Amino acid sequence: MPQDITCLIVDDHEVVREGLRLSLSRASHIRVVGEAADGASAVALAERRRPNVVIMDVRMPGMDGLQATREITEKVPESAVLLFTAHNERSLLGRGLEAGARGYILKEAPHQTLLRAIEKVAEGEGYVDPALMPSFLNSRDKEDMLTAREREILQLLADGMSNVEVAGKLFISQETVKSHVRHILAKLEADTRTHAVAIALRESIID
Amino acid sequence: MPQDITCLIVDDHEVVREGLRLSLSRASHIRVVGEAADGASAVALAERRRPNVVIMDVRMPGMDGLQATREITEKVPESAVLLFTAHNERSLLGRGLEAGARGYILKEAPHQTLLRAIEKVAEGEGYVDPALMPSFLNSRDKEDMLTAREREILQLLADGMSNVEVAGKLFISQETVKSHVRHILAKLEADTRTHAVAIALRESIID
DNA sequence: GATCAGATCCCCCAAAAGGGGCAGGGAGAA
DNA sequence: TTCTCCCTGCCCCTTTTGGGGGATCTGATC
Repeated sequence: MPQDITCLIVDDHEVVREGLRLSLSRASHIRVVGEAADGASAVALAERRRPNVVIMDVRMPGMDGLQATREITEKVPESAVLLFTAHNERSLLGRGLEAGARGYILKEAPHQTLLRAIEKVAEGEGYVDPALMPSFLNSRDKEDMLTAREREILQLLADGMSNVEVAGKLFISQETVKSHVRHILAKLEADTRTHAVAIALRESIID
Repeated sequence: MPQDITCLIVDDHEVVREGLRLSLSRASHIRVVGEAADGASAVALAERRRPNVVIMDVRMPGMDGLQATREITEKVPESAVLLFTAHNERSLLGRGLEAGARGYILKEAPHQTLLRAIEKVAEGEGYVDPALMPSFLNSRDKEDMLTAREREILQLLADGMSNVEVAGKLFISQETVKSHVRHILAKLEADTRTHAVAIALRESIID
């Protein structure tokens, strides 16, 4: 190994940043070069420090981890983003990889696993937590089958809108909305729109 | 201070436990006497070690933090439970205190605040994160207005059941279900059952 | 240029949901 | 006891939803 792997830590929870710093301090070839508590400062810091790896929480107030990932992979292509998230958000994996993340690891992972993931993505390889593999295709089946328009409509349903209201908001006909809703129900294997919204919220397809 | 405050750490995320351990190691009068990654082992450990304070995450696989809190306050009354959770779960505050927790602090709190909270609850006082105070009455208004029966029905709606299905499941008439649903909508200020379920999921009234 | 997916719109129809009012019975509090 | 809250049930009615069949148009992909 010619030189240290430089890391940027991004998480809105103080305690998680502390835990990461401690875990990483045990690995002599990894150096933490910065910390951020939200997406916007993460992007700014990444541009200045240009770390090898950005360890990024997905859920954050303000700019979320996915948007920050998009901006970092665009502005600082040499930085590899490793998404670091809780296990109930596994369906974010698909969108995370689309956003340009090179790895995805769960917060419950032991720290040896975390170190291996950091090394992998620093070397330019991908890393996905093995625990996610079984549910991967499952939730991808669910989420990716939804088109952008369908997700948009599902989001409005979650705000309590009727088909007519959605139609008004999106400047389309009520019949079109019904069409979309029917497709959403079929794809999510939901019985009713209420069920579909519950599934989507639980899988973090919408929020 | 006559002697150290003994602490038990309960969180399913390795990295959070590490961060807590690090934070607490900086305070000379606090000693960590155990760690658990789920509710069941937390209860078992609390019974054996009888710590002054149990720092407890709310969301955990298996037995959750609220149930673990109930069991610990019953079996080990000398241990004070300090709930330690992420900010999107603030509506759990009400149920947490009902479960017997003596304190509630957010994961994003700086560690000085955490230390103060630990000292407070160890002395037998209560502690609630100041950041929660504004939204406290708000979300309690929402959640507590729902009766147990209404929450039960709301939960079934989230699983996609129709009024008829709910009626069958609960051995009551469909008209009764409609009555309950009407009350739920009014109390949550929701336009549709879908909206109500979305609100309830976001506020962790159901899951 | 043919094919395909996505978005848009239309028809029909049965079922479900929502809104209103009303009322008895039981449990617990004032 | 009286009073109130909750659960239960029923009536009326309108609106919404869900399921089925279509159709056209666009843009991308091959």
